[in-house]
Amino acid sequence: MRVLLIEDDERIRTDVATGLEAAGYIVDCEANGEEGWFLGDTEVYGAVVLDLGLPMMDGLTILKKWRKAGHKMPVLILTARGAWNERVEGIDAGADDYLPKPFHIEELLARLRAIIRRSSGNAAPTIKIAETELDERQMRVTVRGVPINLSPQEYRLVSYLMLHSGRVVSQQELAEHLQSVHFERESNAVEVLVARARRKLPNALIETRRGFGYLVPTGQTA
Amino acid sequence: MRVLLIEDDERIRTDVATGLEAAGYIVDCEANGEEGWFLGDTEVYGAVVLDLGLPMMDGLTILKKWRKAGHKMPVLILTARGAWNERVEGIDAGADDYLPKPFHIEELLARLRAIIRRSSGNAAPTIKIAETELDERQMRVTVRGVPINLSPQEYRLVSYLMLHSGRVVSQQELAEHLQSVHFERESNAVEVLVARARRKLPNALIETRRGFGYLVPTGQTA
DNA sequence: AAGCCACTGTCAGCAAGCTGTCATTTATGC
DNA sequence: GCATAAATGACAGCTTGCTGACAGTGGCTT
Repeated sequence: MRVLLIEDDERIRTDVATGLEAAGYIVDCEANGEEGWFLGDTEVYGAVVLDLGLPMMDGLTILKKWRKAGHKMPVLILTARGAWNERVEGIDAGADDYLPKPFHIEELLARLRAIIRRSSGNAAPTIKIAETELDERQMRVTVRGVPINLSPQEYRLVSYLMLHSGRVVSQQELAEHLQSVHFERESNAVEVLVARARRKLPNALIETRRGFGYLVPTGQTA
Repeated sequence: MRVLLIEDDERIRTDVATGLEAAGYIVDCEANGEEGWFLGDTEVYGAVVLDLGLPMMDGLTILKKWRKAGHKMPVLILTARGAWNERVEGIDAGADDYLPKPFHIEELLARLRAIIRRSSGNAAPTIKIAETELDERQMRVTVRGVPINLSPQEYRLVSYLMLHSGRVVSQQELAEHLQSVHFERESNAVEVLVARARRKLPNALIETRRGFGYLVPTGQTA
Protein backbone atom coordinates (compact mmCIF):
# COMPACT_ATOMS: atom_id res chain seq x y z
CA MET A 1 0.00 0.00 0.00
CA ARG A 2 1.38 3.36 -1.01
CA VAL A 3 0.74 6.23 1.37
CA LEU A 4 1.33 9.93 0.78
CA LEU A 5 2.46 11.94 3.79
CA ILE A 6 2.26 15.74 3.61
CA GLU A 7 3.66 17.46 6.68
CA ASP A 8 5.97 20.44 6.93
CA ASP A 9 7.31 19.80 10.42
CA GLU A 10 10.55 17.99 9.87
CA ARG A 11 10.45 16.02 13.10
CA ILE A 12 6.85 14.86 12.83
CA ARG A 13 7.33 13.98 9.19
CA THR A 14 10.29 11.70 9.76
CA ASP A 15 8.71 10.12 12.82
CA VAL A 16 5.47 9.37 11.03
CA ALA A 17 7.26 8.20 7.92
CA THR A 18 9.36 5.82 9.97
CA GLY A 19 6.29 4.48 11.71
CA LEU A 20 4.41 3.99 8.47
CA GLU A 21 7.31 2.22 6.86
CA ALA A 22 7.70 0.00 9.89
CA ALA A 23 4.05 -0.91 9.45
CA GLY A 24 4.77 -2.02 5.90
CA TYR A 25 3.54 0.93 3.90
CA ILE A 26 5.45 2.43 1.02
CA VAL A 27 5.65 6.10 1.88
CA ASP A 28 6.08 9.19 -0.27
CA CYS A 29 6.98 12.23 1.84
CA GLU A 30 6.37 15.85 1.02
CA ALA A 31 6.80 19.02 3.05
CA ASN A 32 5.55 21.52 0.50
CA GLY A 33 1.82 21.87 0.00
CA GLU A 34 1.78 22.36 -3.70
CA GLU A 35 4.21 19.57 -4.38
CA GLY A 36 2.07 17.35 -2.20
CA TRP A 37 -1.07 18.27 -4.05
CA PHE A 38 0.63 17.45 -7.31
CA LEU A 39 1.70 14.02 -6.13
CA GLY A 40 -1.77 13.18 -4.87
CA ASP A 41 -3.24 14.39 -8.13
CA THR A 42 -0.98 12.39 -10.39
CA GLU A 43 0.12 9.27 -8.51
CA VAL A 44 -2.03 6.54 -7.08
CA TYR A 45 -2.16 6.25 -3.30
CA GLY A 46 -4.03 3.97 -0.99
CA ALA A 47 -4.29 6.70 1.61
CA VAL A 48 -3.04 10.18 2.50
CA VAL A 49 -1.91 11.69 5.80
CA LEU A 50 -2.35 15.43 5.47
CA ASP A 51 -1.26 18.26 7.72
CA LEU A 52 -3.30 21.46 7.52
CA GLY A 53 -0.74 24.21 8.04
CA LEU A 54 1.51 23.97 5.03
CA PRO A 55 3.70 26.27 2.98
CA MET A 56 2.66 27.16 -0.57
CA MET A 57 -0.77 25.52 -0.41
CA ASP A 58 -3.00 24.89 2.58
CA GLY A 59 -4.08 21.36 3.45
CA LEU A 60 -7.76 22.13 3.12
CA THR A 61 -7.23 23.65 -0.29
CA ILE A 62 -5.31 20.57 -1.37
CA LEU A 63 -8.06 18.28 -0.19
CA LYS A 64 -10.79 20.29 -1.87
CA LYS A 65 -8.91 20.31 -5.14
CA TRP A 66 -8.44 16.54 -4.99
CA ARG A 67 -12.09 15.87 -4.28
CA LYS A 68 -13.13 18.24 -7.01
CA ALA A 69 -10.89 16.35 -9.42
CA GLY A 70 -12.58 13.10 -8.38
CA HIS A 71 -9.87 11.49 -6.28
CA LYS A 72 -11.47 9.24 -3.72
CA MET A 73 -8.55 7.97 -1.65
CA PRO A 74 -9.06 8.14 2.10
CA VAL A 75 -7.47 11.16 3.78
CA LEU A 76 -6.48 11.46 7.41
CA ILE A 77 -6.03 15.02 8.56
CA LEU A 78 -3.64 16.14 11.27
CA THR A 79 -4.87 19.13 13.28
CA ALA A 80 -3.62 21.21 16.19
CA ARG A 81 -5.16 20.24 19.54
CA GLY A 82 -8.54 21.80 20.15
CA ALA A 83 -8.82 23.43 16.75
CA TRP A 84 -12.42 22.37 16.34
CA ASN A 85 -13.24 24.63 13.49
CA GLU A 86 -10.43 23.09 11.49
CA ARG A 87 -11.83 19.66 12.05
CA VAL A 88 -15.28 20.58 10.93
CA GLU A 89 -13.91 22.27 7.86
CA GLY A 90 -11.80 19.23 7.19
CA ILE A 91 -14.74 16.88 7.25
CA ASP A 92 -16.67 19.24 5.02
CA ALA A 93 -13.80 19.31 2.59
CA GLY A 94 -13.90 15.55 2.29
CA ALA A 95 -11.59 14.23 4.97
CA ASP A 96 -12.30 10.74 6.27
CA ASP A 97 -10.95 11.29 9.76
CA TYR A 98 -8.81 13.70 11.76
CA LEU A 99 -6.16 13.22 14.40
CA PRO A 100 -5.25 15.94 16.89
CA LYS A 101 -1.58 16.65 17.59
CA PRO A 102 0.26 15.47 19.49
CA PHE A 103 -0.50 11.82 18.90
CA HIS A 104 1.08 8.45 19.32
CA ILE A 105 2.12 6.81 16.12
CA GLU A 106 0.09 3.76 17.07
CA GLU A 107 -3.04 5.85 17.11
CA LEU A 108 -2.26 7.21 13.69
CA LEU A 109 -1.76 3.70 12.38
CA ALA A 110 -5.02 2.53 13.91
CA ARG A 111 -7.00 5.38 12.40
CA LEU A 112 -5.31 4.95 9.08
CA ARG A 113 -6.24 1.26 9.05
CA ALA A 114 -9.77 2.25 9.95
CA ILE A 115 -10.28 4.73 7.13
CA ILE A 116 -8.62 2.41 4.65
CA ARG A 117 -10.96 -0.38 5.71
CA ARG A 118 -13.98 1.92 5.55
CA SER A 119 -13.07 3.37 2.19
CA SER A 120 -12.52 -0.02 0.64
CA GLY A 121 -16.22 0.06 -0.14
CA ASN A 122 -15.45 2.72 -2.72
CA ALA A 123 -12.19 1.83 -4.32
CA ALA A 124 -11.41 -1.46 -5.96
CA PRO A 125 -9.47 -3.22 -3.26
CA THR A 126 -7.68 -5.83 -5.31
CA ILE A 127 -5.73 -6.09 -8.51
CA LYS A 128 -5.87 -9.29 -10.47
CA ILE A 129 -3.34 -10.37 -13.07
CA ALA A 130 -4.17 -13.73 -14.59
CA GLU A 131 -4.47 -16.08 -11.61
CA THR A 132 -2.63 -13.82 -9.21
CA GLU A 133 -4.52 -11.40 -7.00
CA LEU A 134 -3.15 -8.57 -4.89
CA ASP A 135 -5.16 -7.46 -1.88
CA GLU A 136 -3.57 -4.27 -0.63
CA ARG A 137 -5.88 -4.00 2.31
CA GLN A 138 -4.83 -7.33 3.69
CA MET A 139 -1.34 -6.95 2.24
CA ARG A 140 -1.67 -10.37 0.79
CA VAL A 141 -1.13 -12.05 -2.53
CA THR A 142 -3.24 -15.04 -3.52
CA VAL A 143 -2.95 -17.41 -6.47
CA ARG A 144 -6.21 -19.07 -7.44
CA GLY A 145 -7.47 -18.11 -4.02
CA VAL A 146 -4.56 -19.69 -2.18
CA PRO A 147 -2.64 -17.22 0.00
CA ILE A 148 1.06 -16.93 -0.74
CA ASN A 149 3.48 -16.45 2.10
CA LEU A 150 5.71 -13.59 0.98
CA SER A 151 8.38 -11.88 3.03
CA PRO A 152 7.99 -8.10 3.51
CA GLN A 153 10.47 -7.28 0.77
CA GLU A 154 8.96 -9.81 -1.57
CA TYR A 155 5.51 -8.36 -0.95
CA ARG A 156 6.73 -4.84 -1.68
CA LEU A 157 8.35 -6.00 -4.87
CA VAL A 158 5.30 -7.86 -6.13
CA SER A 159 2.84 -5.17 -5.12
CA TYR A 160 4.92 -2.47 -6.75
CA LEU A 161 5.17 -4.40 -9.99
CA MET A 162 1.48 -5.27 -9.98
CA LEU A 163 0.48 -1.69 -9.21
CA HIS A 164 2.55 -0.64 -12.22
CA SER A 165 1.52 -3.49 -14.45
CA GLY A 166 1.86 -2.93 -18.17
CA ARG A 167 5.00 -0.87 -17.71
CA VAL A 168 8.63 -1.91 -17.66
CA VAL A 169 10.12 -1.11 -14.26
CA SER A 170 13.90 -0.79 -14.07
CA GLN A 171 15.96 -2.41 -11.34
CA GLN A 172 16.98 1.08 -10.32
CA GLU A 173 13.39 2.16 -9.77
CA LEU A 174 12.59 -1.03 -7.90
CA ALA A 175 15.56 -0.65 -5.60
CA GLU A 176 14.52 2.89 -4.75
CA HIS A 177 11.01 1.84 -3.85
CA LEU A 178 12.12 -1.12 -1.84
CA GLN A 179 13.90 1.30 0.47
CA SER A 180 16.94 -0.82 0.17
CA VAL A 181 19.41 1.33 2.04
CA HIS A 182 22.41 0.02 0.22
CA PHE A 183 22.07 -0.30 -3.46
CA GLU A 184 25.10 0.13 -5.64
CA ARG A 185 25.39 -1.20 -9.13
CA GLU A 186 27.50 -4.07 -7.85
CA SER A 187 24.58 -5.47 -5.90
CA ASN A 188 22.23 -8.02 -7.34
CA ALA A 189 19.80 -7.76 -4.46
CA VAL A 190 16.88 -7.02 -6.76
CA GLU A 191 17.63 -10.01 -8.94
CA VAL A 192 17.76 -12.28 -5.92
CA LEU A 193 14.51 -10.86 -4.65
CA VAL A 194 12.81 -11.39 -7.98
CA ALA A 195 14.04 -14.96 -8.07
CA ARG A 196 12.69 -15.62 -4.59
CA ALA A 197 9.33 -14.09 -5.39
CA ARG A 198 9.09 -16.05 -8.62
CA ARG A 199 9.62 -19.30 -6.82
CA LYS A 200 6.42 -18.66 -4.90
CA LEU A 201 4.33 -17.32 -7.76
CA PRO A 202 3.18 -18.33 -11.25
CA ASN A 203 6.16 -18.16 -13.57
CA ALA A 204 4.45 -15.98 -16.14
CA LEU A 205 3.71 -13.16 -13.71
CA ILE A 206 7.04 -11.35 -13.76
CA GLU A 207 8.67 -11.09 -17.15
CA THR A 208 12.31 -10.12 -17.61
CA ARG A 209 13.16 -7.43 -20.13
CA ARG A 210 16.84 -8.03 -20.43
CA GLY A 211 18.73 -4.77 -20.19
CA PHE A 212 15.64 -2.79 -19.21
CA GLY A 213 13.96 -4.25 -16.17
CA TYR A 214 10.90 -6.27 -15.23
CA LEU A 215 7.32 -6.25 -16.47
CA VAL A 216 4.04 -7.59 -15.18
CA PRO A 217 1.56 -7.88 -18.03
CA THR A 218 -1.58 -5.79 -17.89
CA GLY A 219 -4.52 -7.09 -15.94
CA GLN A 220 -7.86 -5.74 -14.90
CA THR A 221 -8.84 -4.31 -11.56
CA ALA A 222 -11.39 -6.54 -9.86
CA MET B 1 9.31 7.54 -25.89
CA ARG B 2 11.26 10.44 -27.34
CA VAL B 3 11.94 13.36 -25.08
CA LEU B 4 13.40 16.72 -25.99
CA LEU B 5 15.62 18.31 -23.36
CA ILE B 6 16.46 22.00 -23.68
CA GLU B 7 18.81 23.22 -20.98
CA ASP B 8 21.88 25.41 -21.29
CA ASP B 9 23.61 24.40 -18.06
CA GLU B 10 26.06 21.73 -19.11
CA ARG B 11 26.00 19.86 -15.84
CA ILE B 12 22.24 19.76 -15.40
CA ARG B 13 21.80 18.82 -19.02
CA THR B 14 24.06 15.80 -18.87
CA ASP B 15 22.68 14.71 -15.50
CA VAL B 16 19.09 14.89 -16.66
CA ALA B 17 19.87 13.29 -19.99
CA THR B 18 21.59 10.40 -18.25
CA GLY B 19 18.66 9.95 -15.91
CA LEU B 20 16.14 10.04 -18.72
CA GLU B 21 18.08 7.53 -20.75
CA ALA B 22 18.42 5.26 -17.74
CA ALA B 23 14.64 5.40 -17.47
CA GLY B 24 14.35 4.21 -21.05
CA TYR B 25 13.60 7.41 -22.89
CA ILE B 26 15.26 8.40 -26.12
CA VAL B 27 16.64 11.85 -25.47
CA ASP B 28 17.45 14.69 -27.83
CA CYS B 29 19.57 17.30 -26.10
CA GLU B 30 19.86 20.95 -26.96
CA ALA B 31 21.56 23.84 -25.19
CA ASN B 32 20.61 26.60 -27.56
CA GLY B 33 17.10 28.02 -27.40
CA GLU B 34 16.56 28.55 -31.08
CA GLU B 35 17.87 25.12 -32.05
CA GLY B 36 15.62 23.65 -29.39
CA TRP B 37 12.60 25.45 -30.69
CA PHE B 38 13.35 24.23 -34.18
CA LEU B 39 13.61 20.61 -33.05
CA GLY B 40 10.35 20.80 -31.13
CA ASP B 41 8.70 22.40 -34.13
CA THR B 42 9.87 19.85 -36.67
CA GLU B 43 10.24 16.55 -34.83
CA VAL B 44 7.71 14.55 -32.88
CA TYR B 45 8.29 14.25 -29.16
CA GLY B 46 6.37 12.49 -26.43
CA ALA B 47 7.37 15.20 -23.99
CA VAL B 48 9.68 18.18 -23.55
CA VAL B 49 11.79 19.27 -20.59
CA LEU B 50 12.36 22.98 -20.98
CA ASP B 51 14.59 25.36 -19.07
CA LEU B 52 13.53 29.00 -19.03
CA GLY B 53 16.80 30.91 -19.10
CA LEU B 54 18.31 30.08 -22.47
CA PRO B 55 20.63 31.67 -24.98
CA MET B 56 19.22 32.86 -28.31
CA MET B 57 15.58 32.27 -27.43
CA ASP B 58 13.85 32.27 -24.06
CA GLY B 59 12.02 29.17 -22.87
CA LEU B 60 8.69 30.94 -22.55
CA THR B 61 8.99 32.29 -26.05
CA ILE B 62 9.72 28.82 -27.36
CA LEU B 63 6.72 27.38 -25.59
CA LYS B 64 4.39 30.09 -26.81
CA LYS B 65 5.55 29.64 -30.39
CA TRP B 66 5.00 25.91 -30.19
CA ARG B 67 1.51 26.26 -28.78
CA LYS B 68 0.66 28.89 -31.34
CA ALA B 69 1.79 26.48 -34.05
CA GLY B 70 -0.51 23.84 -32.60
CA HIS B 71 1.99 21.49 -30.97
CA LYS B 72 0.32 19.75 -28.07
CA MET B 73 3.09 17.66 -26.53
CA PRO B 74 3.34 17.90 -22.75
CA VAL B 75 6.00 20.33 -21.53
CA LEU B 76 7.73 20.28 -18.16
CA ILE B 77 9.36 23.57 -17.26
CA LEU B 78 12.42 23.94 -15.07
CA THR B 79 12.41 27.10 -12.96
CA ALA B 80 14.61 28.68 -10.33
CA ARG B 81 13.35 27.97 -6.83
CA GLY B 82 10.76 30.45 -5.67
CA ALA B 83 10.39 32.21 -9.00
CA TRP B 84 6.63 32.36 -8.77
CA ASN B 85 6.03 34.77 -11.56
CA GLU B 86 7.94 32.47 -13.89
CA ARG B 87 5.74 29.56 -12.92
CA VAL B 88 2.53 31.44 -13.47
CA GLU B 89 3.76 32.70 -16.81
CA GLY B 90 4.79 29.19 -17.70
CA ILE B 91 1.37 27.76 -17.01
CA ASP B 92 -0.22 30.59 -18.95
CA ALA B 93 2.09 29.92 -21.86
CA GLY B 94 0.89 26.34 -22.00
CA ALA B 95 3.22 24.38 -19.72
CA ASP B 96 1.82 21.22 -18.19
CA ASP B 97 3.92 21.35 -15.06
CA TYR B 98 6.98 23.02 -13.63
CA LEU B 99 9.80 21.77 -11.47
CA PRO B 100 11.82 24.09 -9.25
CA LYS B 101 15.61 23.75 -9.24
CA PRO B 102 17.37 22.09 -7.67
CA PHE B 103 15.54 18.81 -7.96
CA HIS B 104 16.16 15.11 -7.67
CA ILE B 105 16.14 13.27 -10.94
CA GLU B 106 13.54 10.91 -9.51
CA GLU B 107 11.15 13.78 -9.06
CA LEU B 108 11.66 14.88 -12.61
CA LEU B 109 10.93 11.38 -13.80
CA ALA B 110 7.79 11.17 -11.68
CA ARG B 111 6.47 14.45 -12.98
CA LEU B 112 7.33 13.58 -16.51
CA ARG B 113 5.46 10.28 -16.22
CA ALA B 114 2.54 12.18 -14.74
CA ILE B 115 2.22 14.75 -17.51
CA ILE B 116 2.71 12.09 -20.15
CA ARG B 117 0.01 9.96 -18.56
CA ARG B 118 -2.31 12.93 -18.29
CA SER B 119 -1.75 14.10 -21.82
CA SER B 120 -2.30 10.67 -23.27
CA GLY B 121 -5.57 10.25 -21.43
CA ASN B 122 -4.27 6.99 -19.98
CA ALA B 123 -4.28 5.46 -23.42
CA ALA B 124 -1.45 3.15 -24.24
CA PRO B 125 0.94 5.29 -26.25
CA THR B 126 1.68 3.04 -29.19
CA ILE B 127 2.84 3.72 -32.69
CA LYS B 128 1.68 1.54 -35.52
CA ILE B 129 3.39 1.23 -38.89
CA ALA B 130 1.63 -1.17 -41.20
CA GLU B 131 1.47 -4.43 -39.23
CA THR B 132 4.17 -3.46 -36.77
CA GLU B 133 3.26 -1.86 -33.46
CA LEU B 134 5.54 -0.24 -30.90
CA ASP B 135 4.44 -0.12 -27.26
CA GLU B 136 6.84 2.11 -25.41
CA ARG B 137 5.44 1.42 -21.97
CA GLN B 138 5.98 -2.28 -22.32
CA MET B 139 9.09 -1.71 -24.42
CA ARG B 140 7.77 -4.25 -26.82
CA VAL B 141 7.31 -4.54 -30.56
CA THR B 142 4.48 -6.67 -31.91
CA VAL B 143 3.71 -7.75 -35.46
CA ARG B 144 0.06 -8.56 -36.04
CA GLY B 145 -0.25 -8.85 -32.29
CA VAL B 146 2.61 -11.31 -31.93
CA PRO B 147 5.37 -10.08 -29.60
CA ILE B 148 8.83 -9.92 -31.14
CA ASN B 149 11.82 -10.78 -29.01
CA LEU B 150 14.29 -7.98 -29.62
CA SER B 151 17.60 -7.45 -27.88
CA PRO B 152 18.08 -4.12 -26.09
CA GLN B 153 20.07 -2.61 -28.93
CA GLU B 154 17.64 -3.91 -31.52
CA TYR B 155 14.74 -2.45 -29.57
CA ARG B 156 16.45 0.91 -29.34
CA LEU B 157 17.12 0.87 -33.04
CA VAL B 158 13.60 -0.06 -34.04
CA SER B 159 11.93 2.32 -31.60
CA TYR B 160 14.16 5.16 -32.72
CA LEU B 161 13.38 4.55 -36.35
CA MET B 162 9.67 4.15 -35.72
CA LEU B 163 9.57 7.30 -33.64
CA HIS B 164 11.28 9.10 -36.51
CA SER B 165 9.15 7.48 -39.16
CA GLY B 166 8.85 9.34 -42.42
CA ARG B 167 12.35 10.73 -42.13
CA VAL B 168 15.67 9.36 -43.30
CA VAL B 169 17.92 8.65 -40.33
CA SER B 170 21.64 8.49 -40.99
CA GLN B 171 23.86 5.75 -39.63
CA GLN B 172 25.78 8.45 -37.81
CA GLU B 173 22.65 9.60 -36.01
CA LEU B 174 21.65 6.06 -35.17
CA ALA B 175 25.06 5.21 -33.79
CA GLU B 176 24.96 8.25 -31.54
CA HIS B 177 21.57 7.34 -30.15
CA LEU B 178 22.46 3.73 -29.58
CA GLN B 179 25.12 4.84 -27.15
CA SER B 180 27.45 2.30 -28.54
CA VAL B 181 30.44 2.60 -26.29
CA HIS B 182 32.79 1.70 -29.07
CA PHE B 183 31.74 3.63 -32.04
CA GLU B 184 34.86 4.74 -33.79
CA ARG B 185 36.04 4.83 -37.36
CA GLU B 186 34.67 2.47 -39.97
CA SER B 187 32.45 0.20 -37.98
CA ASN B 188 29.51 -1.51 -39.57
CA ALA B 189 27.85 -2.15 -36.25
CA VAL B 190 24.72 -0.29 -37.30
CA GLU B 191 24.40 -2.28 -40.48
CA VAL B 192 24.72 -5.51 -38.57
CA LEU B 193 22.13 -4.34 -36.10
CA VAL B 194 19.71 -3.40 -38.85
CA ALA B 195 20.16 -6.78 -40.45
CA ARG B 196 19.46 -8.57 -37.20
CA ALA B 197 16.37 -6.48 -36.54
CA ARG B 198 15.08 -7.04 -40.06
CA ARG B 199 15.34 -10.76 -39.66
CA LYS B 200 12.77 -10.54 -36.87
CA LEU B 201 10.45 -8.01 -38.48
CA PRO B 202 8.45 -7.52 -41.68
CA ASN B 203 10.90 -6.82 -44.48
CA ALA B 204 9.14 -3.69 -45.63
CA LEU B 205 9.47 -1.91 -42.31
CA ILE B 206 13.01 -0.60 -42.60
CA GLU B 207 13.97 0.75 -46.01
CA THR B 208 17.54 1.45 -47.04
CA ARG B 209 18.41 4.81 -48.57
CA ARG B 210 21.77 4.00 -49.97
CA GLY B 211 24.31 6.64 -49.06
CA PHE B 212 21.97 8.44 -46.66
CA GLY B 213 20.63 6.08 -44.06
CA TYR B 214 17.45 4.23 -43.19
CA LEU B 215 13.79 5.07 -43.40
CA VAL B 216 10.61 3.77 -41.85
CA PRO B 217 7.52 4.83 -43.80
CA THR B 218 5.02 7.04 -42.06
CA GLY B 219 2.37 5.49 -39.85
CA GLN B 220 -0.27 6.75 -37.51
CA THR B 221 -0.22 7.00 -33.74
CA ALA B 222 -2.80 4.68 -32.22
C1' DA C 1 21.08 -16.60 28.15
C1' DA C 2 21.03 -19.77 24.56
C1' DG C 3 19.05 -21.49 20.59
C1' DC C 4 16.03 -21.38 16.67
C1' DC C 5 14.14 -19.42 12.68
C1' DA C 6 12.92 -16.29 9.08
C1' DC C 7 14.64 -12.63 6.40
C1' DT C 8 17.92 -10.20 3.65
C1' DG C 9 22.17 -9.01 1.29
C1' DT C 10 26.51 -10.83 -0.71
C1' DC C 11 29.15 -13.75 -3.41
C1' DA C 12 30.79 -16.91 -6.95
C1' DG C 13 29.64 -19.79 -10.63
C1' DC C 14 26.92 -20.57 -14.67
C1' DA C 15 24.26 -20.33 -18.96
C1' DA C 16 22.25 -17.64 -22.34
C1' DG C 17 22.52 -14.63 -25.54
C1' DC C 18 24.02 -9.96 -26.81
C1' DT C 19 27.46 -7.11 -29.36
C1' DG C 20 31.14 -5.62 -32.22
C1' DT C 21 34.46 -7.18 -35.67
C1' DC C 22 35.96 -9.24 -39.69
C1' DA C 23 35.88 -11.47 -44.14
C1' DT C 24 33.08 -12.21 -47.74
C1' DT C 25 29.20 -11.68 -50.72
C1' DT C 26 25.52 -9.01 -52.74
C1' DA C 27 23.24 -4.85 -54.35
C1' DT C 28 23.25 -0.25 -56.17
C1' DG C 29 24.30 3.95 -58.65
C1' DC C 30 26.98 6.02 -62.02
C1' DG D 1 31.41 -2.84 -65.36
C1' DC D 2 33.36 -0.62 -61.61
C1' DA D 3 33.52 1.34 -57.26
C1' DT D 4 31.40 1.48 -53.19
C1' DA D 5 27.76 0.94 -49.86
C1' DA D 6 25.23 -2.39 -47.55
C1' DA D 7 24.08 -7.27 -46.16
C1' DT D 8 25.47 -11.54 -44.34
C1' DG D 9 27.53 -15.41 -41.62
C1' DA D 10 30.81 -16.77 -38.35
C1' DC D 11 32.99 -15.93 -34.09
C1' DA D 12 34.99 -14.46 -29.73
C1' DG D 13 34.52 -11.70 -25.66
C1' DC D 14 31.64 -9.99 -22.68
C1' DT D 15 27.32 -8.55 -20.19
C1' DT D 16 23.30 -9.80 -17.93
C1' DG D 17 20.42 -12.18 -15.13
C1' DC D 18 19.66 -16.65 -12.54
C1' DT D 19 20.87 -19.77 -8.90
C1' DG D 20 22.50 -22.04 -4.67
C1' DA D 21 25.09 -21.36 -0.70
C1' DC D 22 26.25 -18.68 3.19
C1' DA D 23 26.49 -15.32 6.87
C1' DG D 24 24.77 -11.46 9.62
C1' DT D 25 20.75 -9.75 11.88
C1' DG D 26 16.90 -9.55 14.81
C1' DG D 27 12.91 -11.45 16.85
C1' DC D 28 10.95 -15.02 19.44
C1' DT D 29 10.88 -19.22 22.27
C1' DT D 30 12.57 -22.13 25.63
